[in-house]
Amino acid sequence: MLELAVLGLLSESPLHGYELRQRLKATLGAFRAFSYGSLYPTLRRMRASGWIAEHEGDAEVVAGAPALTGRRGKVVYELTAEGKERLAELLAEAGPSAWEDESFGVHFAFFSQTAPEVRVRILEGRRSRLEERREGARSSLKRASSRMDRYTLQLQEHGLESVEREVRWLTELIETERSAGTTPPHPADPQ
Amino acid sequence: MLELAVLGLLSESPLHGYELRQRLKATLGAFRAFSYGSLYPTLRRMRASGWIAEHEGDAEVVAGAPALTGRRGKVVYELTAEGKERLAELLAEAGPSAWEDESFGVHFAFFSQTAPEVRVRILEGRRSRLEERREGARSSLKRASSRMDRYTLQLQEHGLESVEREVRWLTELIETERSAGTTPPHPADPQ
DNA sequence: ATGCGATGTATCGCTCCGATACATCGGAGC
DNA sequence: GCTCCGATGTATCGGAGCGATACATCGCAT
Repeated sequence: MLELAVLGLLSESPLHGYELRQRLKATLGAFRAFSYGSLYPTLRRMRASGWIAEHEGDAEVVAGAPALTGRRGKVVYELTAEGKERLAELLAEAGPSAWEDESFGVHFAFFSQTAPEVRVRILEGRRSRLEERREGARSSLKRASSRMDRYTLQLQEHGLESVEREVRWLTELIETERSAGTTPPHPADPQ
Repeated sequence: MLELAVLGLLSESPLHGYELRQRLKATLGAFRAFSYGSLYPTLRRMRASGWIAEHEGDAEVVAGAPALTGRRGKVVYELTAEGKERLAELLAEAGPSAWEDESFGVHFAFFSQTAPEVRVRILEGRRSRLEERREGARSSLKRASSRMDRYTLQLQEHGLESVEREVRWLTELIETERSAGTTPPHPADPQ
């Protein structure tokens, strides 16, 4: 997952670790954080795989500053050609690995780089996944709500409403996606 | 986390692994799953710590069924005295470890076994946590929404609304909690 | 009888998190 | 000028939890 996120972000511009983390937080928001404890090892792994290259991006020593103090410069990462291929490959995936809880947000965040058919497939996959969960929650509530204590019940209901809300959201997105795909060569940017 | 969930469930009745997993799904619903890959190791660990004891619970031989075949019986776990103490200890915790994303649901699910003051502290802690996140999301939206593509924007907005929704939910719960407390000629305690 | 889905216990490799460590930089306040 | 502090910046370690997988039994439908 982190791999996709990193590839996606670096495809916009080269970044160093810290910036990457900031962008991750800003882009994925509430859905996923990704700590340095996974970021740095992932960058290392991706470098070893050849998806990214690092270059000493210290830059800005301005003029004469000798920098004799072995100050460590920022390590800036950028996509390699293989990395771009890898990104395309990951963005083309339209299976469960794209619509499960942990991964959906990341895939969605890079939808503008994703093929329209793939977008719809992922949105629909995500929706069915949530519909299953919704039905499970509903029948669980019907079956056992009398045996549940107040708090368990509250938790179940809140969870169910969250799922219902997300299903509605997805349905809207799918409709937008469909109508944008078929009708207009001229996107007057609805909404 | 799993440890608390297991202790909480076993405090209601002894269960074997498979049942435990079912109850976990039913109780925590959408919030948390917990796979066997963590359940069994956790049970082992808890057994080693002395919180739980396992007893050969083949049970259900109904009437005369001999069951001579060395069939492996279910392994039924039950709380020990130390386990009950441990549960009480965990339920009394009212710090960040109780209101972070991963843990809040589990703590909430066992609120009926939790002291009323602790319940309120946890709900409030959770709410401030989410309020921070909400402010972060809001300022991020204000600051950068023009630079975001359509999908990133959608994701941010959906995330923000989810957080706002959960804050409202928590506020209701806190109010209910306070008014149910019947003890409160003494609100005191700002923050 | 045969196979199939639910029940049941268990492990392995992996990703990711939280805590921690350490170093530099720019500015605020003394 | 000096010192502290929070933001920037890179990095590791231990542990929790997940998904896949394996294997065996049970009851039921075909």
